[in-house]
Amino acid sequence: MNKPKYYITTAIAYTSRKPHIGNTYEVVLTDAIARFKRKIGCDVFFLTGTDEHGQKIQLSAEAAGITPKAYVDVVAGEVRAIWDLMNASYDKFIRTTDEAHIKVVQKIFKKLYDQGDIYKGEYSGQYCVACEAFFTETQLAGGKCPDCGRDVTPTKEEAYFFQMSNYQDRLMKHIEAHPEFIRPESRKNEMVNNFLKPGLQDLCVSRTSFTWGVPVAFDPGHVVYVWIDALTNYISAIGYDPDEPSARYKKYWPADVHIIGKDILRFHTIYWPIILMALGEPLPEQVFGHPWLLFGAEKMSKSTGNVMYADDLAEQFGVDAVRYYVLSEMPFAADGTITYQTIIARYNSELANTLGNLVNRTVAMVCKYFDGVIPAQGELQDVDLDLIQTAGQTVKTVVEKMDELRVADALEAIFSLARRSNKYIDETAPWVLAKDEAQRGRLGTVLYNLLECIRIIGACLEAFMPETAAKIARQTGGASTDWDGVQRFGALQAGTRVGEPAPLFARLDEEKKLAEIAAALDAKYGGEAKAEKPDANRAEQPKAEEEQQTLVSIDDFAKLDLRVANVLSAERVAGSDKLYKLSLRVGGEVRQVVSGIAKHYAPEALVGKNVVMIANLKPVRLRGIESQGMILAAELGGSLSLVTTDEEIADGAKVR
RNA sequence: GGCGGUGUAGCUCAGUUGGCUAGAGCAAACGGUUCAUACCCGUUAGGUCGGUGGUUCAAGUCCACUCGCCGCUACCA
Repeated sequence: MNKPKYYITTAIAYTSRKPHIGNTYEVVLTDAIARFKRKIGCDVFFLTGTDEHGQKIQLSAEAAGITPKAYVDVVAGEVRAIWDLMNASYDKFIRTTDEAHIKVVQKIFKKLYDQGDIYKGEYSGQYCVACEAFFTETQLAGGKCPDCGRDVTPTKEEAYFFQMSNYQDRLMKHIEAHPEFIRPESRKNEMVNNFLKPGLQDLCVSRTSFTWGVPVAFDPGHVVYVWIDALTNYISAIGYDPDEPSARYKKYWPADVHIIGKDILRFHTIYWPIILMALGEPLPEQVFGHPWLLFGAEKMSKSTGNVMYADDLAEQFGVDAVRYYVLSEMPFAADGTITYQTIIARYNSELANTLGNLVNRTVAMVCKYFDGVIPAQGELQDVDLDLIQTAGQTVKTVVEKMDELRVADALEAIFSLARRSNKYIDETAPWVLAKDEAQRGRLGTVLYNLLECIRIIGACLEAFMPETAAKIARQTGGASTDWDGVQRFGALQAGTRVGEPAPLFARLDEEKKLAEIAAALDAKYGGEAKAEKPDANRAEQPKAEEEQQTLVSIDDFAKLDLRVANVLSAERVAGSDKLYKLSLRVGGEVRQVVSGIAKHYAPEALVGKNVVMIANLKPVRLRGIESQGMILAAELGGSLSLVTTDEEIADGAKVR
């Protein structure tokens, strides 16, 4: 009666565009865990939803000529439709535009401000609109946003800050005392070494540069920035309130696990716990940063045109096959890959051959030899006991693996039992037994054991492939799949009838299927989505592709203004062991360039040298000193040599 | 540059606190079988366990150095 509670969440999906299969993976993964925990008797609450505020959305909406709310309504609808299509069994779908959520965010913000964790200050830096992030000069990549490569604009605004450093020591102690808090382990190290040890910066938690967000209640010009808005969904969704938290909140919080992408681990393992500490609430038991699903060798991204969508895949392969693929393909800590070819290969060998055929041949034999009536189990032989023991062990392994969130390993254990069962058929050769009336009892025992294995496989599979599990249950005669019965070999009732045998997964012809997919995608997306078509060359000849990508036209090269420059002076930059501040004469002009060659050249060796510089590189500040270009040097294995001119030539000369 | 991870059969990966002839799945070859979705079962991998040098009776498994990838981060032009 007293079920242990289990609260599990996904990250909320950002509603700037329809989620691709990589985003969808997270929901499927979380769903599998949630379903499994329910199956074994936990009182599960599974939360997912959408993150709907921010400047990017505001701009997208403006571009589309609609209000931000209208915009996010559409995308949130798409998100939810895909989650539903994939059979995500969430208990609640929260949207950060929900009234209740907004109220809680405002209350939290006020509370943190009143108690002094948040103070008002000023933020200045280079701002990237697309990424909604500020960068320091030194973080920029070639003067552009280091994340997306777009232009940034210098921006200064009044803002509220959260004093993170106040909680740093407490968080550090918590992480040390709870080794399971951050998973996988290597991620924990990254967080501790890169952020906690060096010391936390105060976090900017409001914006004035856009309006699409939760207004700060006591300072309406400000909008609550993503951290406090989005992260608090985990508690607002279940009824947190600083004054009077709901019964549901008291029951479920703290979360047992937050399932998130590895890219947002920092927010969930540093900022979020600190926010909770400031609120005086307990921290989540665990944060799991799952790896990414890559398209071939590449990160999936709309801009590179290699996106796959869950609905398109489901249309081609069926929902369960897609669920199976992403769940089984993702190792615990390393990125997984997806291509049409690999899906087809796994589909055929595992779903159609190993699993589907096992069910089909077994049920067919029961029909053929026993008129569809499940025979009774008789005396057991060694082969039987070995099989039964494997089945029992499989169930235990699945539970253990799921406890560790090793979903792919759990699935592998189940399929391993399916393979063992196929082997059992070979060992017992029912078609031989069937020819001998004296062996009828033995034949019945063999088929009974097989049906039991299939029942157990089906029940274990329920969390991963719910539709397939239901089909298996139907074909094995609607046998109960409750967890008690799963743990007991022999729970199946003899004398009842099996269902009609029907293949669970039809085998696919790779060539034909690829052509079908290409046609379907072409019909749906037309010419604009050429790159989304399955392309064997793409996955199998990455080299050729790389070479193509690195080829530039003469026009690209012409964009660079390369000049001969003469070094007038070189001095070390204070506080840096590798930077020089150089003065260069370029024609009639003197340029200041900061260059990281101090370990390779003495200052006096540089003066008077001709070097080659990029004269039209966007200036940046390095170590607080403006650098108006860069000089070229060849580098290999730690040694470095400046590019210079073969014969004397006046500085300012163009290099091409 | 710092920190962390990783490098094992053609491919994807397992390999506990060091100890049998280093394993699994897929692919391939050969053989068997026919209940079944041309499916299933068996046999077959002469793998320098990235490299070098150590510790040890014994090392993918520990230590040092080294090379290649990947991640996070930075004073990387």
